[in-house]
Amino acid sequence: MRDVASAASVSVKTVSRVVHNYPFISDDVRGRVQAEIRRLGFRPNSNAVGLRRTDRPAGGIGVLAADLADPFYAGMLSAIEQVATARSFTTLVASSDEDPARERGLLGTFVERRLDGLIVVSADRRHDHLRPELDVGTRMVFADRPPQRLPVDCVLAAHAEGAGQAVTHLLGQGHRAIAYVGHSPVIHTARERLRGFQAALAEAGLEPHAVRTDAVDAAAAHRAAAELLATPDAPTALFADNPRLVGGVARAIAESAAPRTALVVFDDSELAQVLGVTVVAQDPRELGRRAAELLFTRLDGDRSRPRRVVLPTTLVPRGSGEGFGVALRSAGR
Amino acid sequence: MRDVASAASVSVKTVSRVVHNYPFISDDVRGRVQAEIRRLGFRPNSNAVGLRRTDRPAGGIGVLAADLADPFYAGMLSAIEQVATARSFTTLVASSDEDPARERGLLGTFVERRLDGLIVVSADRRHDHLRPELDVGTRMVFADRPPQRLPVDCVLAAHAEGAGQAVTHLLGQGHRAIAYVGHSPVIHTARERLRGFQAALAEAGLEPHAVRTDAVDAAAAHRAAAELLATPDAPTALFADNPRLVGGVARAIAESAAPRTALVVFDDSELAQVLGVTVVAQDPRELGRRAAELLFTRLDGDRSRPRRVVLPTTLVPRGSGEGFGVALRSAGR
DNA sequence: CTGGCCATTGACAACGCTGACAATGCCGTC
DNA sequence: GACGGCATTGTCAGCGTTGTCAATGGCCAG
Repeated sequence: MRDVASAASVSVKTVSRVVHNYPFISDDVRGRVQAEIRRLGFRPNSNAVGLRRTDRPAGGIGVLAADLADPFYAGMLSAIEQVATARSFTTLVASSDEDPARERGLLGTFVERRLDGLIVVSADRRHDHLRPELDVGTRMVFADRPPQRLPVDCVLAAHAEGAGQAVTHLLGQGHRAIAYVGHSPVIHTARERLRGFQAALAEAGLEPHAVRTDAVDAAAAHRAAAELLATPDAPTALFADNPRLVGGVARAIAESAAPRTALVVFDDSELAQVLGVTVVAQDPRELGRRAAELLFTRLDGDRSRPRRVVLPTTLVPRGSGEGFGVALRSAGR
Repeated sequence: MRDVASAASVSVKTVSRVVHNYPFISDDVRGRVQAEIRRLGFRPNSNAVGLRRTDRPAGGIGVLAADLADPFYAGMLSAIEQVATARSFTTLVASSDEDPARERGLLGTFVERRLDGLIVVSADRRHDHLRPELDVGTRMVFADRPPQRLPVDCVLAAHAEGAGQAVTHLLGQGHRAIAYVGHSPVIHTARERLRGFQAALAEAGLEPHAVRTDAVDAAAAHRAAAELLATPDAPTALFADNPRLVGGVARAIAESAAPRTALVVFDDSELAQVLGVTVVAQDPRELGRRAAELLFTRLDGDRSRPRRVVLPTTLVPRGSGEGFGVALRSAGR
């Protein structure tokens, strides 16, 4: 900036004013300064700006995603960016890859960069270590997964109720032997889904036909479902607790002796659409939008006590839960 | 930092030394300072650090992705993060959503934040405006899409050759009437794929049976493929130029009068795996890894002239290009 | 005992920018 | 013709941190 100033024969302060569109600058000076800015390729150093300005926000929010490769978070992220862009805020993203240690490190660098606010999809089971940041005034909103013992805003989907919707739907189709295929319930969302699954069955006076929580990926889900379907009293319906399992479970069903076994999956995916799999859908964009708006409410000065927003899920019937089997087997459609 | 210093009765400089593990600090002082740091939740302000230190890198690289929702870039990104993490660099990501104006804005904020280097998947057709940044010493590597008239490193896949592989494969299966379904060739990758497609056919003395470049998404691809297959002299094989079209084209084939029409798609996807679609696969992780390593080579001081790394593609036969049709129709597999 | 070496700590300036305040000079008004 | 008001520009300090240089004092060899 000093270079621009001397090249345009003005003070650095005047250059600063031109950069920030301060109105009372003579056209002559403004023109000279802008010309030099372009000629020299000057870019204000946001480190310096952020250092000097402590009062007003610097215009950047951080998003810590647990897994960027997951289309669910990609959609959430895109909605967040949209809200932020509308406010002229930059969105910076980092991914913890479901690693709590990495998550802590990244949150640290976000805090060090003095971003105006953070949206966190946490892979961690403890959040006590964030209390100091909170006390210092860092604004955060947790999304998709709730904070543990940390008084902070969060936006979640109704996982338990969603799993209940799936069960209710299958019960309505006449199924009584319903099995669960899913994640080990270490993550909050998986725990909630399992809880909702069991609760809905209990309410109908039933027990789960089986609960498999060893389906860490599509291949494991394929194995688990195949084993369930190979037993003499196989379940007539399966509930898969996350969209990464669709392919594996659908294939197991198609390959089994009971290709009409019903299937409902938590969360939508392109694969579920193509295969005609009935799903309980969350709206990742809405999740992101609400989280971002909550964050900006805080940045605008809202100091009320932490809020917890719970978004409803939608059951989308596509055939696999209504007696038509998955499209992998039943051609045409 | 000042608070920590006075609380521990030392100078700020000493606190700075403790933070940076300067070796010659008495255990007593180090202990007191660390205790106060924890008690007060102190975090160094990276704005100030970045401002003061101009010589050595600050430890952050930026990635500008064209579309984070695309699993291809998600994989690339993950590989970049892995390389950066191994070097103790933080990776910050932003998405242009294929909007050149947005891309320019985001590149601007990256430059303003004085990150040590950038990896760019550009949605822009012009890059002249980046020349000043380059002159100022900003390190950049273009990935997946080449820079236009900008002397800068880039890492690309062999798009034209890959499309050629697909054509050669289909020719080997006896197909002579091969149609192209794809993107409008405004993006470099689409242009290259179309070029490679045409070149490989020309080499065999053939013409494309048809070229549809209006398939902007799966639905449009479905329409385009359905129209091609409904004509009296329908093609016997289709080449789809990107993975977003798989579902649409596969469905069009399954619904058509010629469900055995061959299909090869550029880029792998989960859907292609499940449907048994033959693909020409790039390795997104390798792309990201190479780009990141190239960038770090530059950060380590390499000043040689810009390099252009081209990565080969692999043809993965899964049935749809070998006369078995897509699994959507042919059950079991 | 003295000088030199080195571990330990501090004072100070500067990084690039902007807020606060002040100076300049032109204008119209009474 | 003096004065207030306002457009325009400048000076200076300080944001939080670190590089530079220097001060302090303990220890050991000569």
